Amino acid sequence: MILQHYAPNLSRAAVSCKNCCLSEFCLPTGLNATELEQLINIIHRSPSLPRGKHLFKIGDPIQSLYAVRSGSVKVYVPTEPGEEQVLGFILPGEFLGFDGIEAQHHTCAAVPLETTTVCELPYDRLEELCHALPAVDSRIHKLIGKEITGDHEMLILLGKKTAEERLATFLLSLSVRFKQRGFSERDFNLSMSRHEIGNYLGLAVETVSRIFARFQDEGLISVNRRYVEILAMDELKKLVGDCPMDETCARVREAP
Amino acid sequence: MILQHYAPNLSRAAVSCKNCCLSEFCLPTGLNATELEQLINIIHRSPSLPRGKHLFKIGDPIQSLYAVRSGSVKVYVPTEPGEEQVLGFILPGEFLGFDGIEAQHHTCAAVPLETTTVCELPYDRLEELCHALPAVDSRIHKLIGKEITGDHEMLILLGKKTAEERLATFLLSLSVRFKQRGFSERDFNLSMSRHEIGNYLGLAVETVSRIFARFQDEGLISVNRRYVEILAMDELKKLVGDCPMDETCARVREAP
DNA sequence: CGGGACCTTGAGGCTCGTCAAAGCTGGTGG
DNA sequence: CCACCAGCTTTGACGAGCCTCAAGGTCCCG
Repeated sequence: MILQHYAPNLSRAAVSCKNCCLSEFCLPTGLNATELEQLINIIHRSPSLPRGKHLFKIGDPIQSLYAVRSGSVKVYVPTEPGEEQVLGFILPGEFLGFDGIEAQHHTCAAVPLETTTVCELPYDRLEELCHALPAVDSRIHKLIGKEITGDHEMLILLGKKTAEERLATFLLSLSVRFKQRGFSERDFNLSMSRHEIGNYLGLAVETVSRIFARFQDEGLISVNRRYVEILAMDELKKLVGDCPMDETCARVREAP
Repeated sequence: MILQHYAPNLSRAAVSCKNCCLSEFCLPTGLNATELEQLINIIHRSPSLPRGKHLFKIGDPIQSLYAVRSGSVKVYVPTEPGEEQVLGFILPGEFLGFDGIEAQHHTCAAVPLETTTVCELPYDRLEELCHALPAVDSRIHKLIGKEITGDHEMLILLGKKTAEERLATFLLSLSVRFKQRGFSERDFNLSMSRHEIGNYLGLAVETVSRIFARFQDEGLISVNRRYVEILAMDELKKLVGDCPMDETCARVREAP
């Protein structure tokens, strides 16, 4: 077994397969023991990657789908020289690398924000497996769908929401995702800078900083540098309105 | 053969398979005649749909992937009651319905902006075909990748660009897409209202209107209601900068 | 202890949204 | 054929929200 870690100093506890998105991916949807083993066999566990060491850059040939095991990864597109647009932050138990499905090359870049470990699923072997095991195939489709839905929610955020709503949405999204993965939903450390948050949310750094301060004044949260504590979850949710980032939008079904 | 049309009064000329995205999808990537026929057999050509008659609404069960044959379709998410966020406009030869891949239900809605015909590819039969024919599978993956890349470009637009840049990007995107499909790249009719354009680009109607006027004053375009003529393509392109909407971003490959 | 990266805070200005009103267009009905 | 209305579009005036610029503070690292 290759479960032992190369990294003695993980910045977060490694996620066991139980808490990890991969568990849904591996275990549940009707795989028997041998099939499960087939899947596990193609997964390559990376040694720990230091902050700043890219998983891939724009233009790199497609190799693998990645699942973050511990740490966190920033996904972004370089725009003007020295500039970038942050597309997302990937937390433990989440996937990245779908941008490559189309072409031979990545259309964005991914870099750890802190010491990070990932699981690699080589695309060629994954594809074979998708053909052999419908359950794997459908899991991949689910993940892709989530990717698209997530992008759509982000478009709503950037198209319609005010700065306050954006930041509240961002904080609640982190809270929900941490909770799902067994971390605290009420307090956590941000692995990204104010600058990166602003970039992601379409705001200037100063605006992010000011709104953090405002939220703190209003007793919604307590912030100390990168440590955030949510004091009034309900108030924060009120700010967001409907369409929070990480739940599917309300399923309003009209009669035809 | 079911090639005959039910719609005598198409608002645009129907796109023949040659100019249609479907051609790439059907013909090229190593399908022989019988395989090709298999694919064509699952495609259901719709009668013409009038403006406003939804293809699907949010919450509807997933049925099919759609390709627009003639006309145009607006894809959007209802947000607050009476409000919406437009996610995109689908032109002849383009696909929609990928939002459903994840769940059993659509996460957005699609409605024709004018009289429209589409080709339907039922997901269940398409899936079978994907398993049988790798070429079909890979084509689908390409389309999904395009969907994701397109969303990313939209995030950049909403996160970084000014109103002028957004509208210029929008016009050039239409121009490129019309050209690819054999229509004029220099003049065309918009099938969407100013309101819908503004919604899509994260701008107020009035702003859209003003910038159309400004572009006209500057001699970049000529606008008459929904008829747009591009007079200075190069100037317009200068406004956009890099990362135009419908070409993959420049593939900057850094040495490691 | 000093330098650099990051964060905060303040002042001012610009872009764009809001509100209001009027023009245009197409459709309907007298 | 014209009058009228609804919906879309345009234009203007105003103000708010957020960005830019600038300066000072804090933390971390060597």
